[in-house]
Amino acid sequence: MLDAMEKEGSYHHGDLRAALIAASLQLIEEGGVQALSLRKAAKKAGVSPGAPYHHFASRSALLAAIGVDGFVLLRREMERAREEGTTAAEKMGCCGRAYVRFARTHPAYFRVMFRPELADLHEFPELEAGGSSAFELLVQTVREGQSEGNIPEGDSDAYVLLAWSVTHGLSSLILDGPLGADFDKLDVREDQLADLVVGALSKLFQGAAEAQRRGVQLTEG
Amino acid sequence: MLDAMEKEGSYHHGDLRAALIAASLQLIEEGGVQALSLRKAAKKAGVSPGAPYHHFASRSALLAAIGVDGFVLLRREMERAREEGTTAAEKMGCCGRAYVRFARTHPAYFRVMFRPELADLHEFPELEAGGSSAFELLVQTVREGQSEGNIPEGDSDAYVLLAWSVTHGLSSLILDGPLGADFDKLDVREDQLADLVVGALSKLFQGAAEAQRRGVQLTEG
DNA sequence: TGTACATCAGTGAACGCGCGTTCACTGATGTAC
DNA sequence: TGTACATCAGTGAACGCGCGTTCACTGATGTAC
Repeated sequence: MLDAMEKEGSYHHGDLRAALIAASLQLIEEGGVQALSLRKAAKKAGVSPGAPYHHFASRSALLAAIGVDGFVLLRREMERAREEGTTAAEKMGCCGRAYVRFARTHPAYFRVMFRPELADLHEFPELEAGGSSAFELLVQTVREGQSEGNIPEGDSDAYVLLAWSVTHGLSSLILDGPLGADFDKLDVREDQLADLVVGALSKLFQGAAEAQRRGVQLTEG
Repeated sequence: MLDAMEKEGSYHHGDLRAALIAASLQLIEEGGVQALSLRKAAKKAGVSPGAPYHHFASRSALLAAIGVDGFVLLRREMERAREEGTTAAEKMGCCGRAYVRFARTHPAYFRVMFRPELADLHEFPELEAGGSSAFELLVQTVREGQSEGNIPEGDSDAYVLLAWSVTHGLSSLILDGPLGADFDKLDVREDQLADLVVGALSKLFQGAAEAQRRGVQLTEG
């Protein structure tokens, strides 16, 4: 993308698509999702207002593309983080930590990914596929853990949902929670916070297993 | 508010403030936060575009008011739910269930409450206070549990953050997660899902306590 | 290697629209005497 | 109880703005021969 940027002065941009996405992310980071407009992104990329339409059919299409990129990136970072764990339970912890880190490092991606009103999932199936793909990585890891024996038997979807909930909730509260100032105090200890979550996760699985033994079940059959 | 609505035909509205908030919530439920405009809300309340300015200084002020109302409502519902538990640990579970129920029942409130870019917290301190108030209810409950002995000793803020994370995360994923269709399958079992979370909470606290014993700590001192 | 031509990726002016907000106004309401 | 007046809460026209999107155009690039 740097190459593209260096081609300044030439009539053709080089990689306008990527430049538009980069500009959009920057705009979102500066002023929230509402601050993104095609015109501003075009201007930031040094291009006329009509140019983006050669790469994106509409504003929604641009946002959908950003969401897709985000899910790909998130999944890649979780995959990388997972390598650092040996047991599946540890791998889940690593994924959780990577997830929180992703949210902190890429707040613009994160926000677009979880604002479904920005791009209709039915209109952009790749977006839905991206989200499912991240989900599937976790499901797979939990199943591994169950066959290894270090994650209790039971509805693996439910475990994943719980693990995802706690990491997603923490990420969301840090980014968009109403405790702005209070969270700033915690920022210094972000890693500790993640460790705490990780430490809680294994017990959480046990708790879920017990609840399921008591008869709680999520899905039919 | 019904009284106010019935006063149709009269020059004065009766309770335009409340009517504008109700109209706004409806607009948000129908088309997301971005679908809310002062003009549309005014029209829906049957009033001219300038009228809202006798009740709200700006669009942001309207959104801030909605956020404040939402936090008051949430706190009230958690307080009510808490009565149903006997031990503090149970009360935490009840709060969690009430939280998820709130998100499902009042998605518009919920979204406004957690989109801080809509209204600057520094500009509207009541909004920040509302969020802190909900947080404080949980802190208080956890402390009760610690002196009762049914929640482990340790950093109570950390426990609250974990509990809040898991319930907030679940709520957010249900409302705005990328698994639209997949979650619809779970909807039928919403209460079960909440039970699962509740069942997991105490284990989650234990996990956190263990992590803290191993030296993980969130805040100084 | 040079030329003709199709295709690609830009330009920039223009469109209509809905928005937040302002303002001079007016009808309705409440209060003092 | 009646009247004068201040205040409140509406009206509706108007403002300027930034937006998404379209379109006829043109310069740059790639390809066939």
